[in-house]
Amino acid sequence: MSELHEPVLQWYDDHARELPWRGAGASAWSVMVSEFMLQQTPVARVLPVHEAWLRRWPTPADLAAEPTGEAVRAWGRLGYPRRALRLHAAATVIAEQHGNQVPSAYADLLALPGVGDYTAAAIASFAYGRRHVVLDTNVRRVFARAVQGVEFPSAAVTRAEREVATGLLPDDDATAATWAVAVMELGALVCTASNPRCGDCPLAELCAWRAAGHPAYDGPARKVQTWAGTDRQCRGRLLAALRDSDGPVHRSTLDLAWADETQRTRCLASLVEDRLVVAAGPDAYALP
DNA sequence: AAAGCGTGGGT
DNA sequence: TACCCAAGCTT
Repeated sequence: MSELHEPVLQWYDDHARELPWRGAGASAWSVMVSEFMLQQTPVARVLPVHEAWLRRWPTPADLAAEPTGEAVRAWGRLGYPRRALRLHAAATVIAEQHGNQVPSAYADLLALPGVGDYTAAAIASFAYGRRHVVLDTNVRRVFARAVQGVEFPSAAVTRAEREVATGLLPDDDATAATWAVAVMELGALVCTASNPRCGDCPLAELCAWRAAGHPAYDGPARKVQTWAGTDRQCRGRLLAALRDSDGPVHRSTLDLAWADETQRTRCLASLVEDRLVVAAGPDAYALP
């Protein structure tokens, strides 16, 4: 046992949020849906959509039985709507190849559309209590500070970083699974990217970054996504117009959603290419 | 391996 | 007001 374990586990016991995808009553499917939705989207915005999703589609097969466009529509404004298609595709694989049960093995999870290293480890750990290194942005930041003594982790996961996380993983499955969610929660609530609440941190006395006097980040500039005028914004506008309509949308309506014709045409084509939109006649488009 | 992919709340 | 940034994945 590392000396970091007890303070973090105790803190989690006292401060963990009650979330619908946590706890004994949550199905593995509920956990999986939450993990897809939480990929780059904050908890507060996921909560209502997750609830509606689980009520409408209680199992993977229920979702798989519907057109992909229904998933895109129900995804609402969570952002990155390709995740809705991937969740639908993953549900289809689970329904057809896994007996409608979310797999528990990391390798089976990793093979699903939209599931990468983090999500596979998270589902195996949170839904099934398996022992896995769960490395998300929160965990990486906590370890960067507490262990490595720097404010932020590197852009990409390093070998050393993974070794630190592996070395800190408790030996038994149940404790490892609690540890994983506890470190994540600590990063989400206390060891935040900006304005960390070190006064409330159970690791304050053990934190290398704090011991070093909170040195400022001196690595390469972290990339900031531009937004205004990008294809992402244009695609978002076009897809919103389709979501907001019950049926096919005429080209003239999409023209109103984005003024620049060249960009609008390019983005519409890319949405079709991505299978987020389908042509519905010569001058109309719809959700698939 | 770096860029592309949405959205909205917080500061 | 402009950033910053949030449980990543894919190509």
